Amino acid sequence: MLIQQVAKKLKITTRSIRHYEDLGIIKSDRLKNNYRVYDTKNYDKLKFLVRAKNLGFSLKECKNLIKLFENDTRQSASVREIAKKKLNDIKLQIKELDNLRVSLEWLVKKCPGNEKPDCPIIDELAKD
Amino acid sequence: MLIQQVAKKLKITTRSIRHYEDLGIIKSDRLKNNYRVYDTKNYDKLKFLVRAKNLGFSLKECKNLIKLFENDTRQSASVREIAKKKLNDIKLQIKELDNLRVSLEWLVKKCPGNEKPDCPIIDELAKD
DNA sequence: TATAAGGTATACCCTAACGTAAAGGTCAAT
DNA sequence: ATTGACCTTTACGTTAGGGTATACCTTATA
Repeated sequence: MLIQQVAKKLKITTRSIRHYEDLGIIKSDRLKNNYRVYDTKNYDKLKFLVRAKNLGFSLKECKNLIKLFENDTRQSASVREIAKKKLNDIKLQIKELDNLRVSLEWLVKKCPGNEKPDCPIIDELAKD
Repeated sequence: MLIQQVAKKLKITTRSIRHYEDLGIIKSDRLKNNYRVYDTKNYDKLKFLVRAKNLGFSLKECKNLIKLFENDTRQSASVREIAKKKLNDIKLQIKELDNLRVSLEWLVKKCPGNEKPDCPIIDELAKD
């Protein structure tokens, strides 16, 4: 498969694919005219990467997951640890965002939103 | 106040303060030796900025909020609109993160996390 | 056969919000 | 006079690509 076809199938841009290759995460073979071609192995590796990304892993983390994916002597504990850490990160992010949500919800509720300048949101940010 | 003291009071780094100045969001006066000094007005403006940041607004959004803060003929509707948009953004982010959380939680639960290579997380990412 | 359209290549600049040096000036105290 | 703790500016690194420019390759049509 050529790059455009791969991109379409995985619903990403060709730019992303080339970027992943630049970072050394995936590889491609080349035709005589230097076009990238993807065999099953390289395609599957990229597919794995895209799925991991969609689960919230950074490219660096994806790289490590791919290493484990390709390592037959891996220990599932290593994989679980990475996933658990990411899970904790995400839980923390959610907590922080939820605090912001509560604060903003309160401010938006209190603000009249009319043509006058008086605004509890501004007051809150400027207070003391 | 000198920059370090301001940074300590607002619990941010001097780097951030200089960065905000580089972006033209805040200003500072200078001593003869070129050190930055902050009078009440500049300090309060920075404090406003820090609070807005802590509420999740980007520097660009903070800049707009400061403009409204300093505009006596503002309409509270303008402020409310910015806050409401941010609130929606945050709600959306939370939703997306929560989907990831559910997926990861399920995978982490299914993975034995032992010394053997078999791992449902890897299987899930590599399937098809 | 010439030309236009469209896919492909490399390569450089841009984003957000700073972190992290590098290299040097200033100030108070020892 | 020297140390150490401030301060200054300049500038590259970070994340995950997007955008744009330039140029080559391939194919279809006039």
